[in-house]
Amino acid sequence: MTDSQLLALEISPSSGVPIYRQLMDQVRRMIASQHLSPGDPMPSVRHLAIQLAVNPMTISKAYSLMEAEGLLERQRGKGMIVSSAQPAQLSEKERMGLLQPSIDKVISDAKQLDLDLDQILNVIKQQFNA
Amino acid sequence: MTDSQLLALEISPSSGVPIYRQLMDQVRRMIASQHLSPGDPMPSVRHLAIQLAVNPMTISKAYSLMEAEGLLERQRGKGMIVSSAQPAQLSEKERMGLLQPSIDKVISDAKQLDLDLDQILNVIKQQFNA
DNA sequence: ATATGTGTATTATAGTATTAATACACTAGA
DNA sequence: TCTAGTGTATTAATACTATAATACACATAT
Repeated sequence: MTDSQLLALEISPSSGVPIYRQLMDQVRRMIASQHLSPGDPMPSVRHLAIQLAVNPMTISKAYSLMEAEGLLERQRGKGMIVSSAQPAQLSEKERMGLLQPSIDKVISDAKQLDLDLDQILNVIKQQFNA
Repeated sequence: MTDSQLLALEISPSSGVPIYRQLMDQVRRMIASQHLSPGDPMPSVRHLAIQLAVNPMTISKAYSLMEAEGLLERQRGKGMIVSSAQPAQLSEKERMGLLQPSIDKVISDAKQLDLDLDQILNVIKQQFNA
């Protein structure tokens, strides 16, 4: 029972985005921001599968793809850890780039909903530290 | 060649979200904000399929589902129009509710990326009217 | 040695999403 | 009537996603 099982990983079953992709996106961001650091253990396939109520092979698929990307390393018989060969902490600018797709969607949605910029900013401000 | 063909509908093939769902979400928002009003004609299945470079049946599926929801009406031999039986213009509060999922994602992503609230607000401010 | 915990492979099933080619019934205008 | 434009139905094929049940090879600690 390490804290690796308490990783703030969540999935939205109704979003339409495949589960394994939701997981990969989140881990990518947590590594980019060093919420996950080289050497940190990942939750085991079985534990995470139970936590998220999905099939273990779905977790395994996400892990395998992230290993192929160099994000994670496999330690036989033990588990997955964050790869030691990570690039240096991304700059704020680079991390902002990773946030861009979500920002694009908020702006696009807001315009289609004819919402006011200031109201949106206020809502974000309120909810950010809630 | 009516302006209905110039509707600002876009899809992101890489997002993982099914095309027909991306379309439905956008039309829903545009109706909620009266960017589309009762009686407005929708682009024809074939034109929109060409514009978005997808199969006509994918558009037809989205239209059929929206007809079942009461968002659109079918006029035989002519085309689809925005249903005349739309509820009144949604309040700002209600439209804000429709924006919430996108806001949730920005906040969640931003935290995982360890980004600063003020920077995010500035970026949104800059890009909103760009 | 044994038990427990890793990730993975295998096989099968099911549902969903998308494309393709063709045909049909309907409407509107020339 | 003819033509072009609607949405839709049909059939087929392909790919992706997720689940299920089982088994294997490996590591660690008892």
